[in-house]
Amino acid sequence: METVGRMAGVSQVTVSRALSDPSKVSPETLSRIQEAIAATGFVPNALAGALASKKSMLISALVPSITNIVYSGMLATFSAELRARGYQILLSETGFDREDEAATVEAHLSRRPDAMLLTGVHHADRTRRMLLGAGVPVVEVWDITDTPIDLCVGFSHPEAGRAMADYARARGYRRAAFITAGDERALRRGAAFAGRFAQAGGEGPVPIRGDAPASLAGGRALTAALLDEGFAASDGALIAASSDVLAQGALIELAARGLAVPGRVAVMGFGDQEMAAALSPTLTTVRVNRDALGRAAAQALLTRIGGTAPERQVIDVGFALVERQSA
Amino acid sequence: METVGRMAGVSQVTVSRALSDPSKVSPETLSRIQEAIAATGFVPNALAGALASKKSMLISALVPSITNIVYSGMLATFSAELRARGYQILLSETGFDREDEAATVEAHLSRRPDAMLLTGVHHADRTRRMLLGAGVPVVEVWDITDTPIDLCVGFSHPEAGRAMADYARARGYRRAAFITAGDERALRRGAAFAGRFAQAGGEGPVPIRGDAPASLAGGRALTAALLDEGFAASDGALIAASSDVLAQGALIELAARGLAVPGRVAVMGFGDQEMAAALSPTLTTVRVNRDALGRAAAQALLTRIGGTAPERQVIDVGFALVERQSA
DNA sequence: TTGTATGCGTTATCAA
DNA sequence: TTGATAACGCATACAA
Repeated sequence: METVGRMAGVSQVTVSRALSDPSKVSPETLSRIQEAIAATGFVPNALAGALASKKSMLISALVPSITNIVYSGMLATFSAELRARGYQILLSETGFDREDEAATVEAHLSRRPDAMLLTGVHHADRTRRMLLGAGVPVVEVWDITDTPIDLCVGFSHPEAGRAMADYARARGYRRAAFITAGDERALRRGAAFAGRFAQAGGEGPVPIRGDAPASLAGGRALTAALLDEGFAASDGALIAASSDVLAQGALIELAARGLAVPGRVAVMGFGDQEMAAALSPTLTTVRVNRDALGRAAAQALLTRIGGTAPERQVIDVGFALVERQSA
Repeated sequence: METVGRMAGVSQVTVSRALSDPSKVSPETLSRIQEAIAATGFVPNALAGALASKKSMLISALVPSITNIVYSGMLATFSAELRARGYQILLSETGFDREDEAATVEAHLSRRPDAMLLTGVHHADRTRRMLLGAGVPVVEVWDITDTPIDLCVGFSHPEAGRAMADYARARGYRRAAFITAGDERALRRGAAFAGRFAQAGGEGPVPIRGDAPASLAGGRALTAALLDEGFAASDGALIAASSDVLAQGALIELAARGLAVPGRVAVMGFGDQEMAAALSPTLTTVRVNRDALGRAAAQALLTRIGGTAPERQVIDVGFALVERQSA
C-alpha cells in the first residue's frame, strides 16, 4: 500500500480507505489509486488486514466427509451463501472421531475464523470448552439438541427413524431389518426405527446390521447376509437403510436373486438422492432439504456475526417421507 | 503469549520458541509453559504467525464443483495428504466460468496461500498473470498441457475420447452418439470421440448432445431425444457419455423402453464411479485414479514448497478403459 | 478529504 | 538457553 500510495501521490492510509470504502476518497485520487493498483498488480494482504481489524472474513467448516453428497450438497449452498457476503471457507474433513475433531477445531481456531460450522451435536468436552472460550459463533448442523453450543440447524434423527417405522407398519410389513453405515446419527435412526417397529406391532427384535462406510457394495453385502439367514423366507419383509446408497445396494442384490421388490422384500432409503426417483423400482425414502439446511446455517451465522441474536437458537428443518414404489 | 510467559516466568519470545521448536527451550521451562498454556486455554494466532514468517501454512484449492464425486474424491486425498503435513485447505467452487475463477483466485491470493490447486488448464489471462506475479507454487489438475503455469497433474482428454472411440469401433459398433455435460473438458472428450469414431470407419458425423450439469435426469432426457430421432432404428448403435451418471441415465431410459443393452444399444460411461460395476448391465467406462491424482498433486506442491524443483513439471496419470457388459 | 501515530500477535535477528 | 528489538502489512483513532 505504501508503494501504491507513492505512485498515486497519497499516503498508505488513503490507499487502505480506497479499498475498504471508496466513498471516503475523492474521485480523482480514487482513480489515481486504481491506476497504481492495476500497474503494480497489488493484491492486499488479508492476513495483515485480519490481524489489525480482528475480522478474518473466514468461516471454518468441519464435515465428516466431503465425498458424501449429503454433506457436500449442504456445504455447496452454505459456501455460496457466505461467499456472496465476502467470506471464504476453511474446510476440513473430520471423519467420525471426536478427538480428531477436537484437534481440527483447535487448528481452525488458530486462524481466528469469524464463525464455525460443525457437523452433529456430540463433541468432545475439550471441543466445547475451546469454542466457548474463543467466543466464536458456532452452528451445529445435521442434527438437533436442546443444548447447542450456540446455534443449531438440523432435524431429529430418532424422529426420522420412527417415521420410517410407522410408515413400514402402516403399509403392513411385519418383519424388518435396518442396514446402516457406522456413523452415530445413522445408528440413532436405526435404533429408533427398531424400537418403534416392534412397539407398533411388528416382529421384534429388529436386526441392525453394518457399520462400514455407505457404499453400494456394502449395501449388497449386508442384504446378502440377511437373505442368507432366511430373512425373506416369507412375505411382509422390509429392509430399511441408513442411506439411499445402501438401499440401492439392497435393490441390486434383491434383483440379482430374483426377489421382487416390494412384493417379496420392500426397501426404504434415506436422503432422497437424485438416483432414488430414477431407480427401478423407484425408491421410497426420506427427504432432507440440504439446500435449506445450508442456507439456514449460513443465515443464522450471518445474523449472529452481525451482532443481533437470531430469533431461534435451534432450527428444525424437518424431513419428509417420500413414498415411491420400493415400499 | 505475553500472558502465558508471565505465568511461566519467561518472556513472550520463549513461549513462541516452545511452540515452534520445543528443543530450543530447557525441559523445565517447557513444562512450565505447557502448564500455563493448558491453564489459560491459549491458542496461538496463526494470522500473526503467518504475517511475521511469510508462511501461511494454507493451501488454496479451486474446483468447479464439490458435489461432483470426481472432484471431491480427488480433493479428499489431496487434503488428507497436506493436512498430515500441517497445512489447511481454503476451498472454493468456481463453476466453469473463467472470470469467476479469476475473481476467486484474487480473493485466495489475498490470504497468501503457500500453494494453490487449480482445476483445468484453461484460465483467464489475468489469472495467469496474478499467479505468476505472486510467485506461488501452482498445480493444475485434471488435464495436461505443454504450457502449465507451474506444475500439472492430469491426463489427456482428447486421448481419452479417442480411446473410447477406438474401443467402440473395435467392438463393431457402427453408429455412435456422445451425450455430455457442458464443461469444457467433457466437450473436448466428445469432440475427440466424434472425430476418431468417424475416421475409424464409423458412420459420421457423430452427434454430440447436451450441455447441462451431469445428472440422471439429464442422461435420460438426452437419450430419449436421440431415440425419438430414430438413433437406434437398427443394431450397432452406441451411446457414449461424458460421465457415468449420464450413462446411468441412458441405461434407465433404455430399460424403460425395453431396448436391450448392449444388444440393441450399447452404452459407455466415464469416471468409473462405484455404481458402474453394480449396475445391470455393468457399465463399460473409463477409470481415472482420483486418489493417485490428488496424491501426486499434493506431493508435487510439497516438494515445490520445499524449494527443490520436482522431477517433472507435467505428470500424466493416464486413464484405463474398463470393459464391462454395457458395451 | 487526507495524514500521523499506534497497535494487532507473531517470527527473525542479534545480543547476552 | 534466554531476552530485547524490529519487522510483517494493514486498520483504527485522532488530528489537521
